[in-house]
Amino acid sequence: MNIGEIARRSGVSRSTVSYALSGKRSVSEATRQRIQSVIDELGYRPNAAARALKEGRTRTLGLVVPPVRDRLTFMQLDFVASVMAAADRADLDVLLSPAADDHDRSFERIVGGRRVDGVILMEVRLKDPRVERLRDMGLPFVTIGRTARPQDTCWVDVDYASLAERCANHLVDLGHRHLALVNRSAELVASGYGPAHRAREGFNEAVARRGVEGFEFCCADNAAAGESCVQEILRTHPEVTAAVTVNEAALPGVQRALDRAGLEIPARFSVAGVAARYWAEQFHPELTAADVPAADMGAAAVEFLIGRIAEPDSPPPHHLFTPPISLRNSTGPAPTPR
Amino acid sequence: MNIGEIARRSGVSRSTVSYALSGKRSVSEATRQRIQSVIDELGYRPNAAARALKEGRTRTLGLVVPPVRDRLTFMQLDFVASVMAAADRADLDVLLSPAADDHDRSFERIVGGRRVDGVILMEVRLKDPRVERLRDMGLPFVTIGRTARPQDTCWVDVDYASLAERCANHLVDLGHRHLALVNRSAELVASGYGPAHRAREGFNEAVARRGVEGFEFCCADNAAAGESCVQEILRTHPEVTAAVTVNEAALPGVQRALDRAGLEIPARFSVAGVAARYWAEQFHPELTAADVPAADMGAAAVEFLIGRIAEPDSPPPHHLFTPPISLRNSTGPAPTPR
DNA sequence: TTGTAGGCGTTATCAG
DNA sequence: CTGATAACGCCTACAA
Repeated sequence: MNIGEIARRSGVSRSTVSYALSGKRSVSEATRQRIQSVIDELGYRPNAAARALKEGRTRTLGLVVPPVRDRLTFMQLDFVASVMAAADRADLDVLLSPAADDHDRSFERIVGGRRVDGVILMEVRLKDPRVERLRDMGLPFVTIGRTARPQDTCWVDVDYASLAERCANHLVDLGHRHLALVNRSAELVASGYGPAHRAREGFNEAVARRGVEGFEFCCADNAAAGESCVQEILRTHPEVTAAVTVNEAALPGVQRALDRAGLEIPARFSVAGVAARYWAEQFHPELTAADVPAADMGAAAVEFLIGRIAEPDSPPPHHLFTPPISLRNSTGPAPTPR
Repeated sequence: MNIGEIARRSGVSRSTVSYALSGKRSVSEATRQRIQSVIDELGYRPNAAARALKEGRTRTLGLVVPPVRDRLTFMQLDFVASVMAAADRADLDVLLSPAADDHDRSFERIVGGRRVDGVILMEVRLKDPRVERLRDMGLPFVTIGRTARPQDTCWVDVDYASLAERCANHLVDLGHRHLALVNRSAELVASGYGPAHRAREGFNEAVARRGVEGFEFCCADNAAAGESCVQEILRTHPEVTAAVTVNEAALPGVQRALDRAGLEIPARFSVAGVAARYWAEQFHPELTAADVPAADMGAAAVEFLIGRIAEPDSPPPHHLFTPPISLRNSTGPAPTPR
């Protein structure tokens, strides 16, 4: 079923069918309706590949997600969902690529084969070969997170430095003098993952400025790691009475370790952090946390990307999200030593 | 950068470049290497749209996921991840569509525009308009879950009936005489969602055969609903000592409600069910459950789909997964009444 | 208001 | 072993 068939059955030329569909030149109401009824009857839809070839654009966005061996966090999942929703609103399709670097086959297929008009890159690292590749290709892209040189790329990000700092300040205000930071995994830190680095900076900044003690712990993105991380904190630094966490996937384990140690929250131990709202509400009592606005970020990323596809040479916009810290029930005054 | 440019710079014709790349006819080693070096230098990759137009296939699979307003469960997420991994292994791309019915724009774009060679349909309902549409279009597809007439479609599914039945039997064997079923949401049941219907059937079957009492409760897919569902069970049927659950997202709430009611697991209350392994291990104590093999299912679905794309007229294969119930620590002998 | 024709980048058939 | 050429289905400049 192609445009020629529709033209034949409507008794007009192919161009008339095309114009009737696109509205780019006027078509008499009579022929227009005749064409439309043939189209409806046969269920014709223009072939996407032919259209892409002719127009030089695919009406498709690439979404590069972290490789699948690690489960996506809820935050990432919310982000994917909101990108899909925003793309759908703009009548754009989303092609998924699980790629950690620019040599991954799916990345190569999508970028090299020009299967997409633009790319959203999740979990970008401070120095990221995928960014170089996209720039070389001249393919519009938006990163989630900043590279080390953010001034000339288009990005959206969460201000982990300021959020970690504010969480730490909040705990110090409550009288805590010995804080732990539950950061992301050591591998992520080593690979130059921005949020982990910036969370560390913000935490250290607050700790130094307020003159209290702070200890950083890296923790893999799962409950079991969260549990052993907290156990290690309690063992090596029993004086710690509060933790800042930027590792939402570890939260159930953090909870379990504190429960098992008999440390009531917040009476004996306070926790504050950055997390998807889901995890914050899953915590018990609910977690005082900056709720990462993944849905807004996804929508913003798509909007930015559409803008860059339209005007590749315009200055790249970016937006740093600094969501408010929602005061819930997991933080309280430091326990008085007995 | 196109094949003509490569041909020009290599001093050969476009067809020779094409054949050098595909290997579909022999090319002398000398010219082959010359071509390859030009390709490497310029970073040429065939344009996917042109190739799709010419070959009549897109090398892309469509993955229709449940609409994004409801968060994907871990089971669904595992499934998506495994589909992506399997597709990547076969050098196929994955186009995502969040579509609940056949009129959703993204479904229409993907299916109508022939953007994919085949479709994997998640969360299929007993009567599903998307299935009709795909059949009408003659587009190969695999469903996750069965329709009411499964004999002539290709599918993979979990045998919820048998698993619910076996969970119930296990609990009866332990001496429980009053069981509850924590099913999926009432809306899902009303919309003809197969797993919910079949879980009900299996549960009822076991209860009837064993001569014990069983009560079914519908429960939305989230922790809060799980909590109030268990509260309702305890309030309306205090004689219930055990539950079968097929609602993994409700598990944290089930746990919390039992904790708050002071019902120790498994001493005072037993729980068994079907869940992604993640949730089973998240439960405390770990949940006796059939671990849904989402990863295997995703791989099987992709394999089936590739087969159907290759031979659309072959009899449609299907596979019913019946994973073993892993005995963990959430089930025990019925408490003796006091 | 409508029709004709060329070309987007590939692959594959037919000649040589 | 290689080259010219037609087609895939669509859009649009040009012509009527």
